[in-house]
Amino acid sequence: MGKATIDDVAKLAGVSIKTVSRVVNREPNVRDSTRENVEHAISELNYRPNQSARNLASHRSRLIVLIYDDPSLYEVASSGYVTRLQHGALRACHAANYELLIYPCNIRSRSLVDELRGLIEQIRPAGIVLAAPLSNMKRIVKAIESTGSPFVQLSPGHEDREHFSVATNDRAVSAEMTRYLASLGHRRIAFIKGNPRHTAVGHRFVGYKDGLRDSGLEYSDELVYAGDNSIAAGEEAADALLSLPKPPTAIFAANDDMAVGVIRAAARRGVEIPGQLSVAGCDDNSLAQQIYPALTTIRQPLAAMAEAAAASLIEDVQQATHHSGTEVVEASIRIRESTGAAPS
Amino acid sequence: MGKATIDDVAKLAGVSIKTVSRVVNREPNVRDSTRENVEHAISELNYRPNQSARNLASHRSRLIVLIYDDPSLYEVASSGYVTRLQHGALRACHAANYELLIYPCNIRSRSLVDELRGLIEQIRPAGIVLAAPLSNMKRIVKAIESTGSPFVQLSPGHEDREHFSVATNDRAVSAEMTRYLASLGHRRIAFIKGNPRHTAVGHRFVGYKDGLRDSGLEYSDELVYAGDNSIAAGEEAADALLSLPKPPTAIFAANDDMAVGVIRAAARRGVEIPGQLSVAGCDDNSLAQQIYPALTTIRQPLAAMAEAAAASLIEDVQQATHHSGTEVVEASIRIRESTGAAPS
DNA sequence: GTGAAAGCGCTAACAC
DNA sequence: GTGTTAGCGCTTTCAC
Repeated sequence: MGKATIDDVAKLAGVSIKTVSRVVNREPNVRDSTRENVEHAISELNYRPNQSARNLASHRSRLIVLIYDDPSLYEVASSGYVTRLQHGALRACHAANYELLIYPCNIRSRSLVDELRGLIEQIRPAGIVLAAPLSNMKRIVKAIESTGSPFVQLSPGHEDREHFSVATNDRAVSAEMTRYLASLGHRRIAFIKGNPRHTAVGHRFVGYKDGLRDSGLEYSDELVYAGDNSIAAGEEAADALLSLPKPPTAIFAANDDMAVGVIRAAARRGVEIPGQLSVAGCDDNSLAQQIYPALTTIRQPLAAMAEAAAASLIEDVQQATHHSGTEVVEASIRIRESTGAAPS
Repeated sequence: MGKATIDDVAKLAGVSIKTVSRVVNREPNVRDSTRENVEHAISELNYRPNQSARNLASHRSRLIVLIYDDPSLYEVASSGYVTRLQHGALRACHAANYELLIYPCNIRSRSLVDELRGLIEQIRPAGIVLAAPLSNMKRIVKAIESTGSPFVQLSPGHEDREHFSVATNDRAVSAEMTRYLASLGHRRIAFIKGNPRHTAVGHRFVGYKDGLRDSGLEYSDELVYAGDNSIAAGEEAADALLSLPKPPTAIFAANDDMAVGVIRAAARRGVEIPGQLSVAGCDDNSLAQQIYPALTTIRQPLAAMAEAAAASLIEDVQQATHHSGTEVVEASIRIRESTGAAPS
């Protein structure tokens, strides 16, 4: 029926409602026999605590809100970014019997701050997971902070000792990718930079330079092209780079969409991949695996990051603790078909 | 501060809390001057009604739950199906100041029925949107029905006069696609059937036959291949069909992933698209637009369907009405690069 | 049109 | 260990 209340359970078990509450919330100070008694009554009546009543009485809900910039406002197709965030957050939520509310929003909306504040004040979530690039917008972070709701910033792209954030080792793994390309014999490795709004993406460029240095290769501005993270930008960059007097033999793009653009441009020009050109991306989005040739890329641990974020939030609520600083979830390289030995 | 309560507003406006409640809930029987008065106090105090309190008192929440089979359990990459459902549902929710809770689940889980019942009884959502293929699983529908929460079935694949569902005109539009291929001069049009679990997908096969008939073409079992909706299945089917003594000049797949498989197999065999072979899909998923050549396909109005579903649910709550029967949202054909005139 | 009172089903604070 | 008593901030019912 789902209509049984805590009173019904208390009556059936012959205890007070407070004891039932203790059992339901796994609080200590209940004799084992009493606990069993109550648990029996609960399953007998098929009792489910009413979340609204709990929320009202405890001043918080069992809801985690995942806030992210709505990609469908820019992208024709889904890149899987959001899905993976959701998946990770859901894993943490369901493990703790919490639920996930999603809130895609328009980063460019003037009223976004008020909108988010309104949302949070009405819902009073147990915690908020704020995905990049929202997580590095000061006014957004400030607004959320002002509500008093616990929150985590995902890949904020900068150190923030005051708050809690979950990030990945972008720079280190980009260096690793660069070294991997160098180890294949490539000596002219180009880089396509991404949209500067995603601060974290900036680390990749730094990592690229680290990797060159580590491999004893010289950095050259000529081999760096700035894109805006789109497939079209990748095509444009590839056209420019491949038209160079001494074109690169490998192109490392700061995200997968641009790498896909490179592959497209190469196909159009009849440049063989990986025979004549190696291509590497970053993100491991859905396209990376589906395109031909499959893209060598850096696997962003998005799900793991979102899971860590949500889990920390829930832990803080339950243990009355407070996470702070930055938790790093490590990314890894996925070597697929788009990279190979440099042409001799 | 978000700490203002209805009492504070009432005090400031010099009215009773009931009047404030009336204004907030847009109930009638409030004098205009009083209403303005209250509204002023509300914005003065930046008052936001506490959802938990509302839910508790009114026995329902402002939450819509979107329940779907979790594709990440099968797919490596996201197809965009889920994103589009979410997008549509969110549009309806936010328009009415409702929020969306997502609940991907495992269709094969033995305990799914209990899991869903538990979820619903705890959350007491205003309504539930049940996506295919869950929407055509009797035990799931029965379980949800038993909770008493209003729900909508998305593309249940069968008539159900008793409940409310939102569907698309799969059969008619598949016939249209077939006629379109015939109009390009194709006379041997193959069809790749999909996974029978998605009942709605079965309609596409019927539509294909309709289309053949409409175009004066003869149906042949030889030109029909059964797949399981995966890219690999499409490749397999294409290999079989293109090895026929008299191969088809057009292949219509019951979903995009299989159509993509066909394109891949064709590329491998050096068969030109659309020069030597036309390929059409169904769904318009993200791959369809990104693959080269871009796929001619049927655009499933997933977002519009989910939006219609959520909007109806909310309308029912607010107007105390009850939708039933089937609402049809029309699909349409997207002609892109993968189809062209039949080879002469 | 407006208001007073009585809960909704829980948790929190404290008493026992 | 366990129970009692107050609320949490709203909506509902019904009186005026």
